[in-house]
Amino acid sequence: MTAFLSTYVNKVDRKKRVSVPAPFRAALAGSSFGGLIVYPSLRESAIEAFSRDVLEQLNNRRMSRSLEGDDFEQLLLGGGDGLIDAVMAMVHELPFDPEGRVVLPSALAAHAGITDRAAFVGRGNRFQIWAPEAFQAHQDEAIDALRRRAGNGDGP
Amino acid sequence: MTAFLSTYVNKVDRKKRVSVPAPFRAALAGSSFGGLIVYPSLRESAIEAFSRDVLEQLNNRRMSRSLEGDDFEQLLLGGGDGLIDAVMAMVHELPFDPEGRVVLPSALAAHAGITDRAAFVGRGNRFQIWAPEAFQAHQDEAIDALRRRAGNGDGP
DNA sequence: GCTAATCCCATTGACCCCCAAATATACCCA
DNA sequence: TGGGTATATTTGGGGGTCAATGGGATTAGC
Repeated sequence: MTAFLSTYVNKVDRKKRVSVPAPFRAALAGSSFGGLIVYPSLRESAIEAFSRDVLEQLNNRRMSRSLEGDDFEQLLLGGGDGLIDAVMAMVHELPFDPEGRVVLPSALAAHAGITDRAAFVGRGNRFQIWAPEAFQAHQDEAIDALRRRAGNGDGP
Repeated sequence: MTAFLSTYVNKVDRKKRVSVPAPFRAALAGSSFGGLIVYPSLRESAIEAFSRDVLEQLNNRRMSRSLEGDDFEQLLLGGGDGLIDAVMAMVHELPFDPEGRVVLPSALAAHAGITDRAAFVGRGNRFQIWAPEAFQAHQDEAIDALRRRAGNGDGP
């Protein structure tokens, strides 16, 4: 199911609030929690975002993976999945205010270089939040790479 | 259900008191006991924490395991699960004060290297308490490992 | 009677809600 | 097709509420 499409740029006010684009909110509406789950991208200057349901699936994956082992042993001794533990520690839950805005934690805003405007970038089953200029540069470069890879034809 | 998310850093006052983050308190609220169960992590310089209910489950599980294994002797003679026995012996019950704070036993604080600030680290089912600097180092290393593991795929 | 733990209260600051204006989008009718 | 209106979305700000913190008072334990 392709939920998050296209790119929207919204303003960040002096309280660090920013409106989540209405189409994205609609896509999140089915989720149990009225808000987003976010964490800093590990390889880009951006914030990764998805629904609470996806996080639950991640947690379930850990559970099922430890089936043959022992849930409690893992609970007590640790030594579980490094990825999942690391993600749980660095995610933030951003609830919507009545107007459909979220507050960007300053550490995440800094990571993405976001100050007064934020670009919401659809990635299908998830989306990202960028500083508009950084995203523009990243996108230009990505398109260039695609063109080169496509050879000398005139691109997709 | 994924209850413990994100990382919060709170101050430890001169009476060794520290506020448990409100979202974590909310997650513990259903429990029969108004407080936490903690014990020193066996593999890290951190304190492991979870609700009283989880402890009950541990006990029940140990019980049922002994019974179904026909090892009634084990239950009675105590030759059973070394891990659970060990944990039962070293856990502490930390009750909340009216403001939602707990007092860190000095042995545990020492184990984790906690002095004036404590990082509460969500791990999904449970959480940990670290010295902020130690956690930062640990998390950085974990993220590095993830980046290497991800290699050059285009994951998050 | 002294020490230590727990409770009670006050202060600070962050967060969240409500209201209101401005802007953009969709709709309708001539 | 065009103008104009109605609706939804985005944006701004004030104020109340709750969480975190610090200090003093009271109780329990030794």
